[in-house]
Amino acid sequence: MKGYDATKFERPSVTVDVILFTVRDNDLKVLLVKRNVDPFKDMWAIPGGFVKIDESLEEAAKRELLEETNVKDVYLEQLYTFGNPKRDPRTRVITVAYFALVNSEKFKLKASTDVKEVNWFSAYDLPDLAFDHKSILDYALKRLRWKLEYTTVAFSLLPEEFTLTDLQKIYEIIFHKELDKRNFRKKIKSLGLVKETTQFKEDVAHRPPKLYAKNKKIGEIVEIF
Amino acid sequence: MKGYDATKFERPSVTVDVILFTVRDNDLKVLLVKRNVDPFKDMWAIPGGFVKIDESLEEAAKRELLEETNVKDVYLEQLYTFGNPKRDPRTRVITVAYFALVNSEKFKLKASTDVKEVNWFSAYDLPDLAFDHKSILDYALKRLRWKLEYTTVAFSLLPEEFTLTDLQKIYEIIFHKELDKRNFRKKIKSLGLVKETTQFKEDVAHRPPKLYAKNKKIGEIVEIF
DNA sequence: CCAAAAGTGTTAGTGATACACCCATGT
DNA sequence: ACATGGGTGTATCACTAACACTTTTGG
Repeated sequence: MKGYDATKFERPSVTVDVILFTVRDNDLKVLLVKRNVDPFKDMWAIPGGFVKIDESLEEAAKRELLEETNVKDVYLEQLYTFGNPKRDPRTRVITVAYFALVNSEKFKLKASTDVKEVNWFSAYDLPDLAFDHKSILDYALKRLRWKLEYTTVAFSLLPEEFTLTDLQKIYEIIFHKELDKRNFRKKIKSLGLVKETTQFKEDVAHRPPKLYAKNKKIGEIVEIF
Repeated sequence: MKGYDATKFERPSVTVDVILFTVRDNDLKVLLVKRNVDPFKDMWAIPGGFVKIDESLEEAAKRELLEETNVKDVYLEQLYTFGNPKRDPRTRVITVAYFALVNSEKFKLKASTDVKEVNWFSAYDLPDLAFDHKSILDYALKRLRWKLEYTTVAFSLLPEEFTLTDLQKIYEIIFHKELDKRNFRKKIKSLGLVKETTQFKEDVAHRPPKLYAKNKKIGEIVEIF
């Protein structure tokens, strides 16, 4: 800016990385890809790629996500921009990290699009990661917890219809602690975030739980816990 | 990443912009600079500049701030990265915005370092701004309010010794609403964020208020209101 | 003695937490 | 009939919000 010609500076590369979380099998999962090029060949990494010169950062994030997972309509928000000059050993790469939430029923991973592997890993039991991706993931996990406390993003991890226990499990898995069932239901109902359906979940070996649907209020920021 | 050569992509320019807030004269102020080059020549803008190839983003932000204001030791945090391809009419520029808080007694603006003017503006009465700087500033103001609610950053707007009324004014000015004096003091004291000194503020045309100092606890995140 | 801000407690209401038993279904 | 999770209410405690008068100084 001011006095300089924007074209004459030595420019860093800019990538987006997307930390995609889901809750499945009673566990918090993160999507990782296996690198098939150096540096860090054969290590697991957060999916991402270069920002094209004419696309916005969010477009780039959505595009990468679609390429890796074939999902649209995820909850997506910018997480943080990591710019340590040494974070990529080859050249200066600044990465804008996004974090995303999906209900994993919504889609199936592409059966390995490129040569590389794609897989879900437990956020609580991760392999070694390429670059500074471990610290990016740690940061994403903090942000996820924070968001769950102060907003209604948890609902983006659920299908259209769900039981209150499903919802409670989301919180328990991500906060890594148990919550009181009665207080939880009282809170959720008093906030008016859900509406009853007339449906019940079937084929369960116990009293069938009522199914609920998301209410419009979701999306507004509401303090939850 | 993966399969591509990082050096062969067309690269955007990357800048940092720093939104520096202070509270003075019973008002919330933002530091702006007047541009002396196109585009947007002679318009006011958020101070910032290009990231050098071997410095981190935070280093770049600190450097820019020092160049503009000759202040060190400000509260500084990354705000958001703006990357709309059209935000700079010349070329693709991605900007990593930081927001910063200072106690304005701590320093004096350099008497116009470069050719350009530097000045404080009321956050509630801004001139037209260059680029997308108006929306960056709006976003910064939201973040500032959020931070004041959930953390103790307000203290970084105060000198070493201050009265509880000084502190309350910070909140009132930034939230743009009045707070109850007794409840406010009760809250601050119960959180143990301040310690009494034996000093009183002098030369005031009323009962002299006691001066307080910051306690170590500040810096931990504490929910305030 | 007047103006101006400092300083100080109590009450009522609201929301958070802790806690235990009966119910409906599948096997 | 047993196992499994579903579903419900009450009492206590802590925090929030509303509110008015006396004190100390300078002018």
